[in-house]
Amino acid sequence: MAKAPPADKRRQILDAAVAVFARQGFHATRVSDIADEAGVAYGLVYHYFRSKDDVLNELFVERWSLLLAAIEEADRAGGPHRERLAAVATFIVDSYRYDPELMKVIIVEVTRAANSFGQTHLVEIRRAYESIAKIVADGQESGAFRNDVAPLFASMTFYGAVEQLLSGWIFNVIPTSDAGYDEAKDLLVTTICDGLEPR
Amino acid sequence: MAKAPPADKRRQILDAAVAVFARQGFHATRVSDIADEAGVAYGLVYHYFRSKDDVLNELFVERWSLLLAAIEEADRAGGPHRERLAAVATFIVDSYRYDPELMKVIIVEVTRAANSFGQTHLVEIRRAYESIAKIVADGQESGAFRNDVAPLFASMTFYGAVEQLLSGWIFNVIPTSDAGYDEAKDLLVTTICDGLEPR
Amino acid sequence: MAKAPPADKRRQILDAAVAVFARQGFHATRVSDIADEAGVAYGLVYHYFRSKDDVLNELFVERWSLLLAAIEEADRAGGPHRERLAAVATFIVDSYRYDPELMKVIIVEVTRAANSFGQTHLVEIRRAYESIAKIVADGQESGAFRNDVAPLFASMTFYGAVEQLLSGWIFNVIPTSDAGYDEAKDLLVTTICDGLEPR
Amino acid sequence: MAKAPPADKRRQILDAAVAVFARQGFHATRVSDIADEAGVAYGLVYHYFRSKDDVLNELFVERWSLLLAAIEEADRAGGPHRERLAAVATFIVDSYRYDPELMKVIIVEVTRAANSFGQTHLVEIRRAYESIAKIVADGQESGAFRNDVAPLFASMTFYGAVEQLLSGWIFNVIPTSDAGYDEAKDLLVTTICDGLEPR
DNA sequence: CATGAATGAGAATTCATTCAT
DNA sequence: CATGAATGAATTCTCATTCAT
Repeated sequence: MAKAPPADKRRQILDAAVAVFARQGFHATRVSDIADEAGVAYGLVYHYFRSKDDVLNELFVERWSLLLAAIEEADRAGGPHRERLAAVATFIVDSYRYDPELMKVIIVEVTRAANSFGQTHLVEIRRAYESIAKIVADGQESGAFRNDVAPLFASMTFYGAVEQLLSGWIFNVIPTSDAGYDEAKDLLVTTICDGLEPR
Repeated sequence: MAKAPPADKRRQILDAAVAVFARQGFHATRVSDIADEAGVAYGLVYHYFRSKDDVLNELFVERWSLLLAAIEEADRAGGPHRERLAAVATFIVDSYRYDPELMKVIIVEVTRAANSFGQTHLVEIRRAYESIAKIVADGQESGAFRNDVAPLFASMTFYGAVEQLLSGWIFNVIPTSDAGYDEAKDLLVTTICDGLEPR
Repeated sequence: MAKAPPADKRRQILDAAVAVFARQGFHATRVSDIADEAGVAYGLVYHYFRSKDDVLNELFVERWSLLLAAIEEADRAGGPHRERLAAVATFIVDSYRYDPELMKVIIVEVTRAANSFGQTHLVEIRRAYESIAKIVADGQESGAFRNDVAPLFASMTFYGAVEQLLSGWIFNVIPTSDAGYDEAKDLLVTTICDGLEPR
Repeated sequence: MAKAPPADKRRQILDAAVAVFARQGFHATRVSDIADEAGVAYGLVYHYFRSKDDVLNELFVERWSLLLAAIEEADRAGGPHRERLAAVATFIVDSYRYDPELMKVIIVEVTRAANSFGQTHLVEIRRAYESIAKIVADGQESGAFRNDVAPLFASMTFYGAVEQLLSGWIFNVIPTSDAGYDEAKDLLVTTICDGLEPR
């Protein structure tokens, strides 16, 4: 007979951390807030994690590795280069759609927090830029994209636009709706690619 | 008759704040760090500013109002809509070129720090997005830009790309050079507009 | 038939405690350090001992009772009083020679730690002073020792000198060698009994 | 006109620290205990000292440098070598007589706390041993002391005896009285220089 | 016996801000 | 204007101890 599912307090703590980080921001949340949200004792957070920082790092690494895999997969899968970029945009937008709190935390507290965790994870973040740049470079080689824009430059433009989009949603600068997510993604790709493609 | 210019300790403090915020980040700098950098006693910071936050706010507001004016001026000045966006990009890129520390602080600590000062200044930040959106909307009306992209959406894409570019420079993800600044700005406009313009 | 000797985890824990207490000091060692050193789960420490303090107490009492017995035996055995003191010195020096870590712990963490365990075991420690004092008193009665020094006072002088000697070895203030141990003990007795000035 | 005497909160804090360290022991006293005893705000302790450790270090260094000076002065002053040792003993005993709390703290928390501050100040402590050893060595050269005891060894014996004496007073193992202090010092010198056995 | 997850009290330290001089 | 001593709230992290399995 199957054992009762283990409480998996570690996961509980991570999930709770997402909720409170999203609500209050990393700096404003005390470790006790995480513990309270998770319904566990204070010290248990330190049983599973070295520090408060470590909790956020774990959250970031977990998610970012999926993004890196998705980008690399999009490239490896082949197909029209515009579709490859679309796949990347889709992955990111869907990540937000299905877990907006987590993506909010990752973008606000890591990716765009260049003086704190952004610095710590610069290598991994840069790797995303470079993987996207590779898609662009491939597209240029095959003639799908114009040649006069440096791949890394185009990658930054693309990624910056996507992230700005999520930021807009996160902070209610632009409205969201389920239909909107897909439309937004399409528009984004259209905007960027119709510029990238040769005339 | 004008008095001899006072040492203007207030300005000294603001400038010192830019330097240390850029170096250490806002959270990691103590009021005494600012005072040390400025060469004044740290009580003096409180003579001129209500709080540490207030110093950053002042820095942001000072600069951001220039940006808002520049965007609005770019629009008011008329001319091809593509050139209006180029003027905006030029202003931002030049702001960075001539005072990279200040722009670093503004972007890292305010514009992209959505859980702290970004929240506080959301209204002003949003106003920039909207002013850029207005340029796009005007362009659409005049037929210079395609109609199927919401102006605010296009604005976010454009601004996101510009900011990502600066971030790349700030954190050495992409190399910088004086020639590079102008070229980058051109490429950015090309990338975005050749996608925005009707075929 | 005798059972195979049990692993005797209790002893393992005590021995491990000696090693880590000697290395890091009592305050700086966590219960988990003891358990790690002993190769057991740290809950087991609490199976055998009431608390971390209790482990040190056990170590001290075990060893100190031997010392008390040795002092009392040295007196009971009779013989020249100078030899009785020599026997005490020999026992203490040999205790260090054969288990320096244990003696280090006892001296550093109990005997000379007057604000913590020294307080707790003051009665037993004082008993050692008094037993040595009794040897002196006997010696005075028999004319072997001068009468103008209070026995307890002389005892403190003697014990203080011995302990200082061990401390010197423990902290490498004075060099050690096997020959040195015996010589040191002899010199100590000579110094105390004959004095520094030539006869 | 002279200003009102400055409150000298720094001194107040040091004095308060002596009192609470002596009463409760270093480990058991919280920084707030020191502040309360001194009648100042919590944070002021950190205004004047880097840490709680730093407070004790200051106390030790202040006092120990006086001891070192006294030993060296005793030697430099010349006179019978026995008197030189007596001068050292007098200085130490009087230090205790006039400020028993401070000496308690220094002995209990530094000099005999070999796993914590004793380690930190080993160099200075050793220097005292060596300065006393120098007196002994001089005495041997001049024929005042026997030659078969290594100077450092004799120094350790002497110092150990003195410290044990203070410890006895501190922890009420041996009774104290003003007359007792001088007598004790004399007996100590007698014991070490003449020996326990009658001449 | 043995394990190590879970608990939570406790303490040091930081630093923005106030205010007397 | 200018100084920096004084304040004290706020929070992280440690670790002895308990206890369910």
